[in-house]
Amino acid sequence: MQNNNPNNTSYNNHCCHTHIQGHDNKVKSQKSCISLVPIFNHLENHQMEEIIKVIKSVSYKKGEIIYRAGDQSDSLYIVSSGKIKIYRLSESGKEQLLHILLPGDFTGELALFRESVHESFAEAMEDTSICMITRSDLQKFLEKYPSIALKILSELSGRLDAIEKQTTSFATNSVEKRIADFLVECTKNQEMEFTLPMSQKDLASYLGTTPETISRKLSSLEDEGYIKQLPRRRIRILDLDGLIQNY
Amino acid sequence: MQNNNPNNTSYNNHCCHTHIQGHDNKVKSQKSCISLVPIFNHLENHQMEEIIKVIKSVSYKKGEIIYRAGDQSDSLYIVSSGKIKIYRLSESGKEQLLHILLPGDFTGELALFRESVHESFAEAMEDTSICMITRSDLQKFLEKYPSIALKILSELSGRLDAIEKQTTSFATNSVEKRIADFLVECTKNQEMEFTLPMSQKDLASYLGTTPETISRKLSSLEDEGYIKQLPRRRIRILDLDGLIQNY
DNA sequence: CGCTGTCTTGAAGCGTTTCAACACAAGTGG
DNA sequence: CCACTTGTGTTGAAACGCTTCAAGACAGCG
Repeated sequence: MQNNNPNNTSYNNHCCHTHIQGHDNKVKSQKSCISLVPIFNHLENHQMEEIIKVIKSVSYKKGEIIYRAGDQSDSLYIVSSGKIKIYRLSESGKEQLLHILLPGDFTGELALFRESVHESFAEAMEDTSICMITRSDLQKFLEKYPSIALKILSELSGRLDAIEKQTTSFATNSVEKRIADFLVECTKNQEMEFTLPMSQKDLASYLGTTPETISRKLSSLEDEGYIKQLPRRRIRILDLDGLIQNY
Repeated sequence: MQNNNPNNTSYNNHCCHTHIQGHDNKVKSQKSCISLVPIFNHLENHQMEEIIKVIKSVSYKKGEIIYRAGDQSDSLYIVSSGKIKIYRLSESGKEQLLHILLPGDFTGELALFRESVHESFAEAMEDTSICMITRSDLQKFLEKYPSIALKILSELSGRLDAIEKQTTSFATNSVEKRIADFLVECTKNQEMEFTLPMSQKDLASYLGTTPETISRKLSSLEDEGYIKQLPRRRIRILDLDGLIQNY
């Protein structure tokens, strides 16, 4: 229960992360995968070993689909290295980006704990390797080590909070405000200068607008002196307080 | 794990429920409160008894606030009878209705499993009684009966799914489509004629629009022959397939 | 180097909001 | 029980924010 440390089991902030995973990607063992995720890394070494025995490691190339809405599933997926985008399609066929998973994040919980089919799509944004643990294996460990269940509960409540916040933002804020919020969010773990974590096209999909509007709003924020756009998707925040207050 | 029955641990559909809770509200014991909720009602009788010993029952009058954003919390709240609305305020002060809890639903999980303060508001929409179980008591039971954790995991994943769907709807659909979807959803458990589960003002807040727009769109749906508006917030669906297909 | 996808910019159009005024219903107190 | 008050729903007209379409500039990748 406890655990009020937001870093502990939280989703990585999708925004503007430093690419921790380095050139030693291929060196990474399955062990690192388990020790990486907050839901398992509090366990004793021998307990982790036990889990490592049953996990399966799979690699995906950039652009490959890991699962689709409607796919049967019985595994939890943990990102070991790389970057995965999770999105939904509305009935009209429009894509909406829900989140970007970074190393240590997991997905597949819906299929695990409720339905047996996915409701969303998962696609590798770059070459990515993931660890999989099957439903029945996970269930064994949940019963054996109830602390894992508590970690997952904490993680899911956190996601619930995050997405409720996002829904409220969609329902009550202008596109301009949502973009400003996103930029402010990007400065949370980082410096005042950072690389946008995704293309403007994806950002548009994430914020529920169009690439044209993203481009225009970024330009107008630049005109007003709040930010400076640099090459290679880099952005420098010039007036953070102004950004926060005026939008 | 198992449990693919969507009815089992799902949020009550907010929409258009029959008021099951009758004139015998006051007769309801704390026992009914526990046996009512999917997260506990699979337990043996003697296990439920154990839980009943530690729960606290509280009543609220219509309009009373059960908790506010920022409030400290260490309890899980289970609705025993009545109706509670959960909403958030955006920074700009706009209210967004997130869901309506009916008997058997619970809330407070965020404060329980993660932060210690609420991010949303809970307000009694009518005279309501709830059962509370404290964090430390709940934790004991989670360890003693891991199946409870699995039920809660299932419930939370289901909510995650529902709210992701809602977010996608905000991001990709017109207001008209969202209203049409809502009406279609209302017919899921009910007849083709039902009472709107909330005022148009609240519905507007729930769907991220204004009361004026709700009123106009309902009128235009009526003009086009899809629905008929009746007194006392009742609606009759005349052409369900049309509603589904044309929006 | 050239191709393909991403970003930019303009102009027109549309859906939704906003404000205001009024009708109507529900709840309260004399 | 009616009059009064308060809140909810309706309707119109104007304004606004965002999308759409189209065309061109630019960057990244094979």
